[in-house]
This record gives sequence, structure tokens and C-alpha cells, in this order.
Amino acid sequence: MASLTEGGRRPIRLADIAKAAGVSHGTASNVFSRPEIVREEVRERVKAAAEALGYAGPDPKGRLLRAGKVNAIGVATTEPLSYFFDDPFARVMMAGISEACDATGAGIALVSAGNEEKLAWNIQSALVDGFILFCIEGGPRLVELTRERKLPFVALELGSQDDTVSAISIDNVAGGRLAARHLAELGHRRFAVLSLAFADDSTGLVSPEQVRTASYTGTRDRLLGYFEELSRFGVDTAKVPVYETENDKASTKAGLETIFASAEPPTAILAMSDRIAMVALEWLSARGIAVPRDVSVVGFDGVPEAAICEPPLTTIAQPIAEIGRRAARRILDFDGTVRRETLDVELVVRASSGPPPSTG
Amino acid sequence: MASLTEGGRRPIRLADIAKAAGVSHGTASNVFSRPEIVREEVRERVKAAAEALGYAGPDPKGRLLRAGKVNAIGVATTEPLSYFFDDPFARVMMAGISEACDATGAGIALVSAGNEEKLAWNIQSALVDGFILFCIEGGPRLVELTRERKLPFVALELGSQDDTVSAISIDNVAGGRLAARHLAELGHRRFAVLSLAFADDSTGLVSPEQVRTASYTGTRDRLLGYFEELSRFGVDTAKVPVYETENDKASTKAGLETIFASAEPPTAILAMSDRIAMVALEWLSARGIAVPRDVSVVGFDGVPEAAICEPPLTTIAQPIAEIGRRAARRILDFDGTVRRETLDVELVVRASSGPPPSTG
DNA sequence: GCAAAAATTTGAATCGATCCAACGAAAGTG
DNA sequence: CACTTTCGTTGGATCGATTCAAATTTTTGC
Repeated sequence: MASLTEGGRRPIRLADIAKAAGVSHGTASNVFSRPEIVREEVRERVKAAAEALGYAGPDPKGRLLRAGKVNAIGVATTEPLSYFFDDPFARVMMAGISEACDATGAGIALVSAGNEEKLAWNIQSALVDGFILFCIEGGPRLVELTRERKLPFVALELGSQDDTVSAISIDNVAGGRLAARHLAELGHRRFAVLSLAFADDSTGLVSPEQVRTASYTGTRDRLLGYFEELSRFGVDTAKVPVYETENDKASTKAGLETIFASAEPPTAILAMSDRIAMVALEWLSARGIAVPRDVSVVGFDGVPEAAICEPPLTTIAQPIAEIGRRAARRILDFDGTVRRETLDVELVVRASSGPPPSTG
Repeated sequence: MASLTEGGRRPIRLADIAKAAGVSHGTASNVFSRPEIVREEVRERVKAAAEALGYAGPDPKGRLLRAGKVNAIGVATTEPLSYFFDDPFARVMMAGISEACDATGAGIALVSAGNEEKLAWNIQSALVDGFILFCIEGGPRLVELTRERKLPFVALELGSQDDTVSAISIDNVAGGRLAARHLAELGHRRFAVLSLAFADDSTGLVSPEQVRTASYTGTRDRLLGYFEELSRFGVDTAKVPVYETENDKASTKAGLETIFASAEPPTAILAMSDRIAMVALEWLSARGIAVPRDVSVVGFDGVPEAAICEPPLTTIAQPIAEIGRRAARRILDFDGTVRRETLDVELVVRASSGPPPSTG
């Protein structure tokens, strides 16, 4: 009998059950979707037929077409799929999204691809009611691709100022100010910035010109925040080195080498991500530079790792999970509007920042 | 014009394009799915019509029904969705699954739910070609639910000996032996086991009776491996305390309290998961018991955290990512067979194990 | 210039369900 | 007993595409 169900080539459809039970397909459908409206006797007969034929239940593929709603939201990025499980920031974000989805019983479909062509295809063919876009890299392209689907979508970490797309972001300027003020109030006056990218494919020391023409507004705003506040404390920001990293180990270390080769090395480092900050911590420790005794470090993002590294990192915490929750709810309760939402960040003081060494 | 596409209630279908361009739906369909077979002039005309009407491209919902294949695999568990992003073991596994999916361009749909009723519904209605089941908890039920879908599925971490389901597992007995032998060879003779669950809803010290009737075969096999090897070294396993934890902080600490309250506390702890082992490390350190000088600890699983905790953990490494990759491929290249596959584990020696203190 | 071959296009059938207006039978009402 | 309700059931329409055999048009060969 196993061979009857497993071997029988053509899968059993609802219509087969209806015929076997001697009822219309309408009634057969009702047995599964609204059992209460069909007479018990008939219901049992249909169920028995289904059982006998090894029917797997109404195929969601069929239901979907009629219902129109998938009840799942797609989360897309240009990074490989494993990014969702590797990256600390993404993980917290996904936890937030998961929470909102769990609450409404919606599913999550992860969308990504090795190359752009495949990504376009995957976005076009994703079975979802809307998208959350992780615009870490290639944001504008991802937005463009998604827009074609004409489904609701929300962009996260969108580095540009496109007012035609819904987005949830944080107040980067305020975050920058918070970080800078904290260090300035501790007494620091010699700073260096380890920055995220200002534009595609650039690294190294950054000129004011590059900052002015930055295409990634998030990076620019954080720097703006740093500089605004430092100026208030009388720091000549023109002399603060800004080194653009690729948010990875190699480029961050290169930045540190450059910065500390200076005659007047900084006593405080403003890192634009916790990842950068943690690489800095590691590099400084390897160089025998004590944190925070010799140099203070402040990160940005507030990933969980920042709380448990050595020393625990002072950082600007984004409400990462909350961003995820809101993004998911924006899709789930989509009302047809395009909105940009900006959330506040918070300074979390831990052990990586302290007063500068007394200059004797 | 925006109002025309966004305001116009009814979404545009392929048929609308066909009519507008004055071609049949067959041709309109070909323009999108096999553009090479339609004459350039016609192709352009149809594309122009699509553009003019604001057509979003062929709706995957429609395509799906015809094609039958979703090109996505579902990963299901009874844990909440956030489990996929929080749990170290799950994360590595997901990375492996992602890799296999990325390679073939398949998508991943995460399936879970707060309560059993919802879970059943979510499994029934998931748009996937097959399932990978994380049977951490409630495995048999999850398998049962999934079986109803009559789609290919693979069970991971399945704690039972059900030969009718495809599964990928590891050689738990060999793993247990490896761990025990390592410690025995270092000279340890006084052991304690911090175990995973043997059956639902049990904790505390375990009797041989409970072990014999264990419903979770994974737990039982690990213990079997431990005991087999310890016996070979002349240890009286009847005297080795086995404390069943819930793989969490509280129950593990309770276990440690119990174990170390003994007149002859162990010099070596066999932990059935890295999570348990790491809690043990923390507890021992808080108690001023040095690892590995006073007590050695060996974990199980080989999660990444085990390499960076203090001290780094000696453990039995499962090929976690490989399990994920294989599971995904089993679904992607499904051949209709039911197979159980068992992978080997490996002893990874780090700093948490060493010779026992000399008894003077 | 005409028949045969090749290239395109057509339109009906199909995928697997749900929805709903209409209908028949049983139950209730005066 | 005729007449309205109520309850359950029916079967056609629909969701949005793809497929394929047949019809049509265009090319090619001579």
C-alpha cells in the first residue's frame, strides 16, 4: 500500500478525493478549509476517501494562487545567504524580524544570490508578500530590482537619501555626536576616525572633498556628528585623520598602522562599527597599547559581541532588534504609504573608554 | 501616472499585456520566459505594452502552480524562529545549508511557530519542495507533521531510531568514546557526566534504568560511548554520576552543585554539549576551581564559541556545516529513497583538558 | 513563382485549489 | 398545505501563469 501512495506517479488532487467520495469539489474543499459547514456524515466520508487515497491535504500552491497572499516576508541582501547567520548585526536584526513574524504566524524567506543576474531572478520569483532589504552593499541596485516586483518593501541600512523608498534608519548624526562628546568630556583632544566607506571602492585616508561628495550618507552623517561635537570642544577637525576601511580586519589594521605612524598618535579612536572597533582592540592589545589607559575606543552599532570582548566596548547602540521588528511590521501591516522612519541611538559606556593618559 | 499603476486596484496580469499588445497570451508569456523564440518586433511591442501598463513581470504565484517546483527548501523546528539566529549550533548548520542552496540558487524558508497548532498549519502551508527538520525537541511530532505533506524531508538531530525517515546524524557512540578515552589517557579516573535529556521532562541524577529506557537515542549513545571506553580503563561506571540537564544554565549549574557536593568530586567532566561545557567552565571559574589544573572539561558539538571561550574547550567536533550541506543536497537532489547517514566526529584538543591533579 | 521547410503565433488545456451564486431538500411557520 | 427560512451542496468562474499541438506566416530552394 505504501507503493500505492509513493509509487503512484501523479499526486492526488482534491478533485480525486471529491470524485472518490462522490461529492463536488466545492464540498471537498470545504471539508478541509471550513469543515464546520459540511454535514458530519459527508465530512467523514470525504476524510475517509482522502485517507484511503493518501491525500496530502490541500496543496498550498493551489491555495496560494486563489488567496493571493503568501503570508511570508522576504529578506534580501546582496551578500551570500550565510551572511544572515554569520554577521552579528544581521543576526540581531533577524531575531527582531523573526519575533514580529512569529507573532503573526508569518514565514521568512531568505533571498540572496551569488551574482547579480541570479539575484534579480531570485527577487523576481520569491514567493513573498513584501521585502525587507539589507542594503549593506549595492543598496541602490537592490532597491531598483525590488521595486520592479511592485510589492511593499522597506530598506534598512540604506546609505542614500532616496525619498521614494520606505526605509528605517537611525539618527547617525546624533550617534556620532554622542560618541564624540563622550570622549571629549573624558578629556580627549587627539582623535582618529576609523570610518566605513564613503563611496564604492575607496579606502585609505579621506579628504574633506571625499566626505562632501560621499554617496553613503550613513557614513557621512556619522562623521558629521563626530566633527560637529569635536568642534564644540575646540578640536581642529581638519587635523583629525579619517581612515576609510572596508569594515574588515585587513583594511582596519592598515588604517591603524597609518594612524599610529603619526608623530602625534591619537588618544581616542572613533570607530564607525563595532567590528572595526573590535579589530582595533585586538590590534592595540597586540601592540602593547593598553585600552583605555593609553587609548580609548568607541564603536558603533551595539552588537552583542561588543559586550563580551576584551575590554568590553563602549559603543553607540542601535536598537537593532527594534529596527527588525518595525521593518517586519511595516510589511505585515502594509498601508500603501512610503515612509522613512528614524530611530534614536544610545551611548553605552563600557570599559574601552576612559580619560586620556596624563601628558605629564 | 503613478496613480494609474499604484492606485489602479486590480494588478496587471499577463493577459492584459497580451491584449494591449495585440498578441495571444502564449506569445506574451514567451516574451518573458523564452524571449529568444519570439520575433524581435513582437517582443519589443509586448515589452513596451508591459512598460506602459506598469506590469511587474510574470507573477511567481501563477508560474508556481504550473511549474510545480518552488525551488526553495523549508527548515523547520519547534523552537521559535529566532533560534536559527541565536543558537550557535543552528547557525553553523544554517550556514552549511545556505551554502548548498546558494550553489543551486534555491531559497530557504524558515518554518516555526509558537504553538503546535500553528506549527502544523505552517508546515502544511509552507511553499517549499522539501523540509529539513531540526529535531532538537519534539522531534517525533515534527516528523509526523511533516510526513503528512508527502514531500521529501531529512531529519537532523533526530533522537530516535525511526528507520522510515531519512536522517543525517553523527556517530554518537564513537564521539563519546573519543571524549572518554582522551580524558582517561590523560590519567583521569574520577568522572562525572553532565548529560542531555534521556527522555521528556526529566532532570537530575540518572539511574541505569532510565538510561536503558531512554527515548533519546543520541543522549543514550553518547553515554554508552563514554561508559564503554571508561570501562576499558578500569573505571567503575556504576559509580560515575550522570546528571541530566536541560542544556541550559540553570539545570547545568544545579548539576554541578550536586556533583561537587560529593565527598570524592570528579577530576574530569564529560559534557554532552558545548553549551553545557561552557556553563561548567564559568561555574568552575567562579568557584575558584582551575581548569584544567583541578578539573578537566570535554564538551561535545564543536560550536565556534568553544574555540574562543576561556579556556578554549576540548570537545568532540561534529561536522556541523557538512551535515547542513548534505541535508540540503538530499532535498535538492531528492531521488525518492529513504536513507540514514552517519557522519564521523573528531576530537579537538584545546586547553580545557589536561592531566588530573597529582593526588600527592 | 511555387512547394517544402522553417520559424512564429495561436488558443485551448492545465496546474490545484477557493469562492460564490444558485439550487434542492428539510425544517419551521401561519 | 402552501410558503418562507435555513442548511448543505453543486458546479462554474477564477486566481496567473505555462505548455504544446495545430495553424499560420515567413523563408528557402529550385
